[in-house]
Amino acid sequence: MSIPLPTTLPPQDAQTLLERAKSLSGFTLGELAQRAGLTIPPDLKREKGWVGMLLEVYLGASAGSKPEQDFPEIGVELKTIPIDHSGNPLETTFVCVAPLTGNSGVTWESSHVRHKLTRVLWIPVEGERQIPLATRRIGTPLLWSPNAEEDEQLRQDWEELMDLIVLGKVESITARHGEVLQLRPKAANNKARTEAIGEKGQPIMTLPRGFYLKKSFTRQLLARHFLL
DNA sequence: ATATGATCATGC
DNA sequence: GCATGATCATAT
Repeated sequence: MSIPLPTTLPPQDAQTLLERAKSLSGFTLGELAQRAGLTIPPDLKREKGWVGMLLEVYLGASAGSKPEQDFPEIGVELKTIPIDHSGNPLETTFVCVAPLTGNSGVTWESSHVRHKLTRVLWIPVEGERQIPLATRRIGTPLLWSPNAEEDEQLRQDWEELMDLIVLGKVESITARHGEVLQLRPKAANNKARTEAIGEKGQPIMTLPRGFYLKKSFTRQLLARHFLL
């Protein structure tokens, strides 16, 4: 099997995208980087998004940072997920930045979290730090949509977290809130600030936060696909 | 400052 | 050991 070529155009449909992703499984990050003419960093300490960017190049994701899905034409979001030798996720999964103001009228149905997670192409990649970046292998991709139970779990956590945000309690939220979805910092450093609602309803400046999927949730959705 | 892509690394 | 809070690069 030869190393696939990077794609320029976005796929016409989700199945084509999935097939394209399947053709990458088994190859190493070093092989793909070389074929794409990209230099491979020594590790991910500085370029944390490098793996994700590499796969975007191969799958023809709409380059440039847009506010919505990676493949808006076909309604698919791309997520690489680092896994250990047993296939278990090594990290939580960032979903999107949490809106801390202007939330009147926003519901779960119309939320960015739900929209981003409507359909996700998960691409597992070996992520153990003992494995040199260049020799880490791409795994079997999975095209996933939340089932009724998963949607309900996500909705409950999202509503709990958004209630706290709207009620001016964002600074009392920790990563321990939520069963499957959590709120954590998403910033350059802890000095970064964005507007939010304070305890008494007044505007405050606080650390930007993002929604993340907990490992237990992604572990189960991978299992639901790979061992049933 | 906000958005994209996430992983790092210290405290417990 | 591992989750929480902190952090890194880049583009606009």
